[in-house]
Amino acid sequence: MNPEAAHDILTKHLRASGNLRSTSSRMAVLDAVMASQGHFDAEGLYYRMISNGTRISKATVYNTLDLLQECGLVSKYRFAENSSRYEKAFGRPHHHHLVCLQCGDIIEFVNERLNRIQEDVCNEKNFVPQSSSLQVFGTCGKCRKSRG
Amino acid sequence: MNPEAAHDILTKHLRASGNLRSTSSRMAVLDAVMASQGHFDAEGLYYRMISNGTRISKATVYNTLDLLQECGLVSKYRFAENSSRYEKAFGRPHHHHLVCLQCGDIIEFVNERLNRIQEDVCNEKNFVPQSSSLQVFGTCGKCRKSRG
DNA sequence: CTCGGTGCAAATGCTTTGCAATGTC
DNA sequence: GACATTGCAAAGCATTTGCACCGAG
Repeated sequence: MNPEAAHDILTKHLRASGNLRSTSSRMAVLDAVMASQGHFDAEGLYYRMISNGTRISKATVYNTLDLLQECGLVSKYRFAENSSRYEKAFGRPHHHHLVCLQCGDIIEFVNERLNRIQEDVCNEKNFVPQSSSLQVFGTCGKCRKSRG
Repeated sequence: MNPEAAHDILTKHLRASGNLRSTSSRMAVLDAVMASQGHFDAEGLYYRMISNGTRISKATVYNTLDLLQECGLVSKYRFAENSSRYEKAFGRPHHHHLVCLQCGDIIEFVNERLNRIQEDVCNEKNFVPQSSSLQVFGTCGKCRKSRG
């Protein structure tokens, strides 16, 4: 997805949410997210922006990340740690995570059967899903090799 | 599971973890957990213990909950909120959660197919699982009725 | 010109820590 | 008696909030 398309999505979401304004700070956060690779946390994104010369505050970063989540431009996860982790989500397929407890590595996977089962369970329980997150905690192959 | 069996599991885990001691505080936390229903947080457990006349500190509650998780007597979750949530886990089948974003209700479900898929994915990725948690966020039937 | 947004620093809320007193082994 | 554990209060950390100035519409 190109930057302009993302800007468009955010702007539309802001307008749709009442009287929210399309500011340069918000667009700067969005651009930083688009330039990111893999998972990141709010603090990391903040420092990356600062060191690139962008003038921004943590409060605005947190606030904007929530807005981006609302309109589906980022996903927000809570793994084992205290801090929330984010990743860009420009229409990527719905995926889940294997989290290595030794090295902290996160392996993503997609599984259609899994998604279908989820739908079945929701139907059965009369539940309308909005988002979901499967996290499997354990040890990755690399760590098993290096530690026996 | 009766209280003594649980005490046994904890004591064995303490011994197995080095030089950890089987203290009355730790057993008191375990008893409070066993008397609990559904999900709870550390603070809630602490206040329940205090109001039952148990003399205990928050630090000990947090510390002991971690020990109980290590030996599988409780499960620890992180849903959308800031605080960790726990539930007793005395050999209950592995289950997952539908979390209602309106009323906060948590609906549990068990699905064997889902567990099998999880195993397949781990094999494929050369990953050894230790625990897992699937959370589906959305709206429950009750809330949909009451709000249209 | 009118609000909503921003930056800053202080506040919040969950969790952990440091330390002297206490309890286990 | 040695040393892990406890309670307490203070510290830590991620996140939120209050408020005066700033800027988008």
